Amino acid sequence: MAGFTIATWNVNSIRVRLSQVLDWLKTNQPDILALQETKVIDESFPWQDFQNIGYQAYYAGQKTYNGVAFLSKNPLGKIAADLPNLQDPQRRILGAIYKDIYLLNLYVPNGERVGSEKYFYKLSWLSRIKDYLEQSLYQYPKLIILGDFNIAPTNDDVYNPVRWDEKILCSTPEREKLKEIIGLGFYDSFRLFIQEQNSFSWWDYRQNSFMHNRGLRIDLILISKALISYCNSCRIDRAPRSSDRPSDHTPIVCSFN
DNA sequence: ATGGTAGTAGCACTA
Repeated sequence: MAGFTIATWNVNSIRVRLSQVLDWLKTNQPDILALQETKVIDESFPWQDFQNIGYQAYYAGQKTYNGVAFLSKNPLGKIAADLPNLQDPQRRILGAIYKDIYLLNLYVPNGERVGSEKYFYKLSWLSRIKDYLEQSLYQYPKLIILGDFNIAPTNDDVYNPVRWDEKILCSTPEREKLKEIIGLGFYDSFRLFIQEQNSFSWWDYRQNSFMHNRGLRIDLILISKALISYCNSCRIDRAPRSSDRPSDHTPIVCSFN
């Protein structure tokens, strides 16, 4: 298997962040970048701008909210914007095949607040994803799930665990759902390598959170066991979060032999 | 405990 690099980035509007994403691709040259929160209908996705710099675009969007995409140097196969057992009108999922690897780009529901209607939607959404993955692993033992999970896996992924205790993004039921998914046979690629303490992928726009590094690690690249021996690095690139008009998330980059 | 910022849309909603 020839080496490749894959990344994920919640851009919070592809229209606002277009030049930043183009610059980042030109500098970093990943083979594949998964985007979340593109916030455009498919007719408005700026695919031509990506094609101009050597990336094919695959996307599933809607008006105002959600929206996911893959940008890839090489053509991807078998694009799917929904799951057989989900049928969700919200555009939060994009599946694709790259080589012999199944890629699943996820924008997990935020959940708003523990106990809210959106919270229960988040939990049941995650259950359906888990059921689907359980089936898919037989067909595709090489599987990568990446995206905005809207869950900080452990307190090591939270700047202030006391303040976030049982709050949205950190509550026990959400973390249990994530654990169930990981328990199917996945690994949090970021934790396969030694990392600095207080490494985060999202910082709230308010209260100068980024300046104070008051963040959470909620963007993940999960890889199946069959890919472990190929994975040689995973890092968070904080640079885009320092740009003018940044997304509130920053990219995660994972490399394979 | 509350509200703070940003994007979309052009108000209130979502995050």
